Amino acid sequence: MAGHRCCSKQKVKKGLWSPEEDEKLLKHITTHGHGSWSSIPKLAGLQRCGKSCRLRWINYLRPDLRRGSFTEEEEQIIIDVHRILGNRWAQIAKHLPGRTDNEVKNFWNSCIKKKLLSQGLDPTTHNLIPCHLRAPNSSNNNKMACNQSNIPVFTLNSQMTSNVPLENIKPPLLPNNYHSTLIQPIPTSTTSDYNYQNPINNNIVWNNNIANNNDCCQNSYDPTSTFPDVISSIDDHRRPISSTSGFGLLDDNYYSLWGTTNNYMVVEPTCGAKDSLDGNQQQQVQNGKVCEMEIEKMDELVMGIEENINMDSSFDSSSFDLEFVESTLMSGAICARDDLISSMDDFAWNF
DNA sequence: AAGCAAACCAACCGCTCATGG
DNA sequence: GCCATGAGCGGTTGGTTTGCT
Repeated sequence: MAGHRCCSKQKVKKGLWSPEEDEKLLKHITTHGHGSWSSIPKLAGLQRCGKSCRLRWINYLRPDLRRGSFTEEEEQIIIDVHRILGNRWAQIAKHLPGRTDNEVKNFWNSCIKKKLLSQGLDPTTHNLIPCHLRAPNSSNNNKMACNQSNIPVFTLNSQMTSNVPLENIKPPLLPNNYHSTLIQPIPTSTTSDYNYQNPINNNIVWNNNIANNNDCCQNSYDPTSTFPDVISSIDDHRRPISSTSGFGLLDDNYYSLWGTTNNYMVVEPTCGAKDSLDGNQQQQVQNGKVCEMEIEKMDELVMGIEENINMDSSFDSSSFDLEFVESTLMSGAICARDDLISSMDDFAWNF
């Protein structure tokens, strides 16, 4: 490379910035604003490329930058937003005031990525990694993780693990087209037989084998439909939750199960399931009502899911580690407190 | 203390997109 | 419509720091 267009005519310095250079740039921008970046080096008396000046300002000199290591809260936000937006670091960084895209990216690559991998989660899809594809030294040997390969899962984020007033819990933030990932094709005999659409990067949208052989899947796929606003209107029907950790799974009837560790769990049909509901149930969905089920039925449901997702024969149901699933494995849908979610309200709609 | 590898992070590179002539 | 330019973004590189043997 001969250099950037903006600085190809002049000799530019590369590498780390000296304190003197920082001072010059800071002083110039503070006084005059940055204006045209390409003219900055000359005006500020720097032997740097305009692009380099811009980067230095954005990533280091900006006065509103937040210093120090990422908090757990920030980490969770990154994970949650990344699940929806993918590697859109700039978009993700917008939800973390004072953090730069570069910083978020570095943090992701050096820390979060490894953490997810160690939990048996694919950092790209946030789905559980099939056993046979995992690194042999993976620290996670949880059987649930091994056997639920590629099942999209939901989680309540870390803020939910503390006692949060129910009224402050917001529904998962799902973009209009996000339902496509909620349409979980029924796994067939081999893992490779099912795929689903990632609405963000438009990777594999459909698995023909499943689409051709499963009317339910086929019928449930409606790109024009929107995710039913069910969760946001269940307050009247959900008991207060003293311990708000929870989990969700998609079974093959496209039900999203929202569980709590208290006395109740919520079962809500996703859009894909609507067609299979009877009139009364559809009306309930339409009205934003949900079914409440006693927690005793959770085992039955979980076992049903196990069967439906063709669990490995070695799976021992007694080893279903709900606590582990709740606290560690689930990634995905986002719930958050009002005071933490404000800046995220629109993130899912902006891609 | 020395050597090495891993982790971290600032900066660079190349690309896309928007804008204006 | 075409081209030049600038801004912004994501991927990658390479220097520095840290931890381990």
